[in-house]
Amino acid sequence: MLYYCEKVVKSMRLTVYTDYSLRTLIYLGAKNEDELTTIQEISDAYNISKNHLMKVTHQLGQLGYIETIRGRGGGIRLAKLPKAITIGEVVRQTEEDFHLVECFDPASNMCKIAPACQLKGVLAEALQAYLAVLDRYTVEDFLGNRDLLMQLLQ
Amino acid sequence: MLYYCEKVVKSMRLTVYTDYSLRTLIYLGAKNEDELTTIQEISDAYNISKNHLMKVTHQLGQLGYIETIRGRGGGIRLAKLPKAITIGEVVRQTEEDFHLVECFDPASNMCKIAPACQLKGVLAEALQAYLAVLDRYTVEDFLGNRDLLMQLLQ
DNA sequence: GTTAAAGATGTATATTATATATTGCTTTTA
DNA sequence: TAAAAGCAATATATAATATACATCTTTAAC
Repeated sequence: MLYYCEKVVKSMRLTVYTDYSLRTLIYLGAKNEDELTTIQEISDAYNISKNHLMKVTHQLGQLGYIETIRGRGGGIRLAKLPKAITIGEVVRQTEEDFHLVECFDPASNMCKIAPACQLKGVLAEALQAYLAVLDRYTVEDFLGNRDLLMQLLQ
Repeated sequence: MLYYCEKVVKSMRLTVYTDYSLRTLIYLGAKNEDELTTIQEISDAYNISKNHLMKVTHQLGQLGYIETIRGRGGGIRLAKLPKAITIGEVVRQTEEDFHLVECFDPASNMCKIAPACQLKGVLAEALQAYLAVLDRYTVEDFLGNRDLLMQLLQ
């Protein structure tokens, strides 16, 4: 592990935002179809911030992954079958800005060798390989041990 | 692009630290073998912080990629042939903590479903695919247009 | 042997990104 | 009409990252 200024450098991470998005989809996938779940219930189950989760579910709704029903007795549920929700697609949409290094964004690039540098292309190729793996899985693939999942979430 | 609290979420990025490490290796690779280069020269060429670059070169020295010669008339140069320096290896060493999500680190994991969740394995698989691509390239692969590179760095 | 150039090292600060909290909405149904 | 639920914007806190600063040590030229 690289220690830098006595602090640990952590990189290539997904945001907690994406993490929560995936967790929410798994939670809803483990529930019976059509059954409504409140944001409160999910935040209690995972013991995470309800306010933050609210932003996450709102976006999942906008993206069409879940259906959100407002008002008393409302809640959320999957808007698609678990097998129709690809992990790669979710990750691409919840964190779309994959600017691995400075030169990925022409607007902010300051690196002089950018016109001649082939590093960008190689990193882009690596990123595609990463996402290609995630494209091979759907939410359904994570529901194999559904009973254990629900038990852990009590 | 996901706007979150009116700020852009940027993820999966390499640190500037790794970026500078790769740029330094490319710079040194483009130079004639044995020729010494000062940190000042590289920081001038790329127009980046000399102090930061100093930490970068120090670590590259520790890892055996470059030779650092202190004192007047000193400088740095590659300690290996460009074709012997694999990009994947450099990236792994300059940012070793690939904790893509919380549960990658058992010490800090708080997610209840971790024992049953298969997401971790899938993300790890995707990360391997990413690094595997970088393992296919060496510094030499980036020196094809060496003349243009050196010209851009004037 | 002194001086200047060069890297080494530790610490402090600034900046940015990210996560969470707060507040006050709107919608809906009991 | 009140309470439950999601919506939305903003503010704050935390953490990670980048950079700056200060003081070393090493080495070669003079």
